[in-house]
Formats: sequence, C-alpha cells, structure tokens
Amino acid sequence: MTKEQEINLNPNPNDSEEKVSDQIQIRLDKLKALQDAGADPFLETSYEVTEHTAEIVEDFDRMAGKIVKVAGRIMSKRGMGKVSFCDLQDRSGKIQIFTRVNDIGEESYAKWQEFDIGDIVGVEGEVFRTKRGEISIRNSKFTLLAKSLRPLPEKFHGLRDTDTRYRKRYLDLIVNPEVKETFEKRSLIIRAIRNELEDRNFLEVETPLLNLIPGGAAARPFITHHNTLDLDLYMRVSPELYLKRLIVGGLERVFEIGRNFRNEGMSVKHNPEFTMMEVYQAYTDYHGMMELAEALVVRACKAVNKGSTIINFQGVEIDLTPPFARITMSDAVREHSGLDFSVIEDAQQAKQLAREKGVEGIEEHMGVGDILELCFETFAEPKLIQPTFVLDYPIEISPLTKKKPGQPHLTERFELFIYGSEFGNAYSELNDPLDQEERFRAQMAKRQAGDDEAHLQDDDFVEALSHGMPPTGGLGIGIDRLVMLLTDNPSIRDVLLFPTMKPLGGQAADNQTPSSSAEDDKTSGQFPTGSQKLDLSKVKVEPLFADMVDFETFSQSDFRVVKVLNCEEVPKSDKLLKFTLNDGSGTDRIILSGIKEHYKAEDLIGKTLVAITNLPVRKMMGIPSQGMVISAVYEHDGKEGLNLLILDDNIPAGAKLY
RNA sequence: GCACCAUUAGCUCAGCUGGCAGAGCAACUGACUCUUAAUCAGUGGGUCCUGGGUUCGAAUCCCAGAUGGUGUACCA
Repeated sequence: MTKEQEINLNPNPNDSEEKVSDQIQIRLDKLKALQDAGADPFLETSYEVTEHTAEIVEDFDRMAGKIVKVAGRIMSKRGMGKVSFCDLQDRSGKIQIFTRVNDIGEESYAKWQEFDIGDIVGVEGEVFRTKRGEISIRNSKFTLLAKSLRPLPEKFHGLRDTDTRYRKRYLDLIVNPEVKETFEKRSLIIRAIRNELEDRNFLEVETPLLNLIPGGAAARPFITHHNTLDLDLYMRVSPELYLKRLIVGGLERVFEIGRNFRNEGMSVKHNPEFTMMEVYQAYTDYHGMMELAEALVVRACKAVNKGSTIINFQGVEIDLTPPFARITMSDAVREHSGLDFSVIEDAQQAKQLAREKGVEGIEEHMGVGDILELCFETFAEPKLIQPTFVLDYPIEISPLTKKKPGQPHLTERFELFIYGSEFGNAYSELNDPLDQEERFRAQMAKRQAGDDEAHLQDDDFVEALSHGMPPTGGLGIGIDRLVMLLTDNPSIRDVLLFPTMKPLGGQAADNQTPSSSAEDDKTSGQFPTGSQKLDLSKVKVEPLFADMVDFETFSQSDFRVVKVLNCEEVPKSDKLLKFTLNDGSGTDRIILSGIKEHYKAEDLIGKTLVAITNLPVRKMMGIPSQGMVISAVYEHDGKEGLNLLILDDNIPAGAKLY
C-alpha cells in the first residue's frame, strides 16, 4: 500500500527510484496518522451540503445567524494562534471559515490545524461577519472528506505555464477562477443556441461519428477500425450529408451540436476535434439562414454578456447587433484591393492581376474562382472585423451548394466573418441529384489528381436526394470559435477543457506501431493519373507563350534525362518527394518536388525522367534541391492535372534534350 | 523544416561583464484569540532541461540535442 503510494505519487514518474518530495511525504505521513487513528478521510462517503458559498455571501442578510453546512477545498490558511482563518472554495465561490479553540475545544482545534491547503472538508457553523467585515462561517463542526497529497500551485500567481494548464486542467480550474467562468459561459452559449433552435421548432438529432464515407467538408479524416467487421471506418468531418438525408426523410427542421474530427494542422484557431452546430431548415434558403445566424449569435451573446450585443474582443469593440453587414465576395475583394472580378474574363487574366497586387500562393492550375478566393483571403478577410456575411462563393469550392440563378459560376453560399475569422458557413442546399452527382464527380477527379481533401463521392446520399429534397437552407456555426469570441479568449485551447496535446517525453513512439499501412491505404487508389480517362472537353491548357526565345537562350537550359535511384517522402511535408537521381555525371543529384499528391514515392524508383539541372540550388524543408523534375500540367474540369514525364528506360542517364 | 523565445526549489520568478544558488508563496519549528497575498523569529528543500566544449572557475560563454511556446514555410 505504502509502496504503491510512493510510486504513484512520485513527482517525476521517469525516475524509477523513489524520490518523493518532502511536502508530499509530510502529507502522506499525516494521512497515515489519520488512518491509524481510525479517521481515514477516504472512508467518508457523503456530506449533506445545505448551502453553497456564493449564496451565503450574496444573501448575507437572510443567511446571517443561520447554521449552515458547506463543503469544499481549503485554499489558504491564516493562523493566529488560538484562532485561525481559512478560505473554503466550492463550485460557486469562496467563503472564509473562522475557527476558534473556544468553539471546538483544544483537541479538535489541533486536528483542524493539521489540515493542509488543498484538503477537501465539510464545515458546519453559524454565518456571521467578522470585525473586519468579512462574511464567514464560525466553525463548530468539521469533517475531512479527502486528503490532498500534493501541494497546489501558488495562491497568488496561480498556475501560469500554459502547457501545464492544458494538460492538468483540474489544477487550472482550482486556482484560476476565470477559467471556470469561461467554461460556465461555454455551457450557457450552447444552451442559448439550443433554446433558440427549440423555440423555432427544430428537432435535435444525433448522426454517426463513425462514417464509411467521411463527407460534407473538404478535410482529411481520421481513420479507425472496427474489429468484428474488420472494417476501416472514418471519424466524421461533418454531419452535413446525414442531416440532409433527414430533410429528405421529412423532418423539415433538424440540428445537431457535436464533435467533428479533421486530421489537419493545429493552430490557435484549430483543434483536431472541435464542436460544430449544424442546422437544416426546409423551405428556406441562405437568406433564411442569415436571419437564423444572426438570431443564434445574438442569443448566445446576450446569454453571457449581461443582455448586451456589444462585446470587446482582444481590446476591439465588436457590435453584434443585427442586421450584420452583407457583401458579395467579389465586392469585398474589389473594395479592399480594387480588383474587379466581374470584368475578368479568364484565369490567366485573374492570375496576372492578382500577381500585380502582390498576392502570394498563386498556382498555374488555379481557376478564376480559386484566384477570387485567394484574393478574398489576402485582402478582405483580415479587414472584416465587424460581423459580415460574405455572399456568393465560387462553385469550384462549393460542391454541395445550389448555383446562383443566372450566374452558374457562383453559388448561394455565405460565410460569416467576425474579427477576420470564419464563424459560420451556410448554403442554399443543392437538392438537384443530377447536379450533385456531377459535382461529386468533379471532386473525385480532384481527388484522383491527388487532392486528398476533396469531397468523396457518396452515392447513397445522391440516391437520397433523388427521392426529392425540398429546397433547404443549411447553416454551420463553429461553437469553439463563438465561445472564444464571446469569452474574449484568443486561443481555441482556452475554450476546450482538454485540448489535444502532444504526449510528453518520448512516449509517443511507444504507442505507435511503425506500420506504414495507413499511409499506404491513403495513397493507394490515387495513382496514377495516366490511367484515368480524361474528358478532353474539360481539359484546359495554358496559352502558348507569345514571346520568342532565341535558340542560344533555350540551349542554356540544361534539360537532362535522369534515372531515379531512390525516391522517398520528405518527413512532415505534405507535398514533397525527395529524388536521388543519376544525371550521368557520376555524382548523385538530389531534387525535391511537390508531387506527393500525385505519385507514390516507391512507384517512381527506377523510372527514367527529365530534369532541368542548371537552376540555382533551392532549399525546401531545409534540404537543398538541385533542379526540377519536369511534369506536364494542365487543368481538367477546373482541377489541376499533372503527369510526370516518364521516358523509355533505354534512354541513358545524362542525355541532353534539345 | 527554418527563425525567435523559454526551461533555475512543489508554484511564480530573479540571478548583470563568468566568481559560494537567490526571493516571495508553499512546507517544517516556534510566537500570536478577528486575519484576509496575516505578521514575526528560525529551519529544511536544487540533476540550474540533457550532453559535450572553452576556462583556474560555467546557471551565465560556445556547440549539439530534448521539451514547450510563438511566428513562418512546405513552391510545376
């Protein structure tokens, strides 16, 4: 028993040798003494609490003179010899306990004085006010309900280290009162949203977290496995397609508040699991959803902001009084950058204008819609501090949304932006099954071209739509971000009780099987693009260059045939493959190329490729890349297509291309 | 991957140009019958993240690494 305690209480579990801090040892000794005296606190099973501390403090006039029983944790002690004070903290707050030897006798007083900061006690006594005016309880009887065996963090500064606060949230909750307040508000916010939806006669439903096809959002899923069925399942990335099936089923108004899982990066705004509210309402459209979004945000805000719709977030005043501003995406871009997409004719022109404005991240394969979105993110999004609905998204990035009548490249979709961040996303839901099937096919093409975030085709969903879905508006609101906004917390980790954390030390490796099978599963089926039948009517290529290059200049570009000696994925990179090449010179050439989405590394070993070898060395992920391997790129149905040039193996390494 | 910052007692943190490892809280002993970051006197508590190096001497300077944070990048 004692030995186990010592091991478990070891402050540093990595030390196999026992080394218990003196403070812990002293508390263990006190516990042992109590147990030996037949007063084991851990044998206590209940305590009849009559009042919470805050009720006593707030309603002192009524409580004064009454005998109450409170229970909680000792937070601080102030001994005065034959009298002592301590603060007792319960769920509602704190109250001072006044203990006097005259009231309880020498023996009891000595026991009471043995208690430590952190111990859980029940105290019975009269409510009164001390000479200095502090509302207190005169301790007449007490029970130790649990012994604390470790010292609490410091009483004045609290627990500061953010990492420890997230990992040991219980300590954070004990010593940092504002943390408890944040999570109380989180509960109120969710309750307010639920109440508003119930007032509007919505039905709360639950749909599967384990999906065969993770649909409804462009995101990479987590993979898990069902043993009995021997079946890989995916954690849902969105409940959207299930909720719309329920609209087909005639439920008319449904919502779900629950966790989504996305296997993507983490940031101050992103946690791998996060809480979404999704709502679907038949017989309305995205205009209806704007009104609903306003109502939900306002109700949540008032619930935690003393009824006001004006908040302060990170020192900036934000007015959540409806109606929120409304602007189309292209108007927003024009307003904040001067670029007018309504007069832009093709992707080439869009790219050129965007480049002139200094937009980064432009890729050749992008269409007009992609460029518009990029410009929006660059110029407009950070400026949208006050709540703003941004309307009419490009069709390329909205595969579940109705087209805008008369403007088939746009969709009836909006996102709500506040403080430069996305808070909600809503559509006039696409209910045309034939159109939906086409959109899925376009997404699958994108996926087969290597975009593992593209939507997956869900035939069962299309079948559901083909039974007829009424015109429907759908809205999703990120609960965590809303809580951040309404509680003035800058990080999503501050509004999640237990945010996802990297394990400490080297324990990560122990749990992980080194198998690459998951990796294999993910990439298989995406390759190669060459085996996919392309609809040539949907292929677009870059216009030919008008400017001529003289032969002298051309021949200075050293294109060589190379053999792939080795090819491997660059660790931690989403895109890069690292090639080790024989270029005929006798020295290995290392080239990095961002085509992991299109090819599996091991499939390329031994292939004969073309590389340009006299480009300046460029570091990617810290690895110098000596040139580029050459691919054919084109656009297919708005998505990037890419084929590495693979040559006949009979061509020798180092052969120059003219 | 890169850049910057951090890592010193259970907690919060000082520690300058290299010279005995420090404070407050917490703990322990004692005093104190109305304190409230109680006070007063005393005591104990350290792998200065790890490993190298420079030096007569390193918490401090140099190199490498670990962990965490913040920012940034992943580009035919």
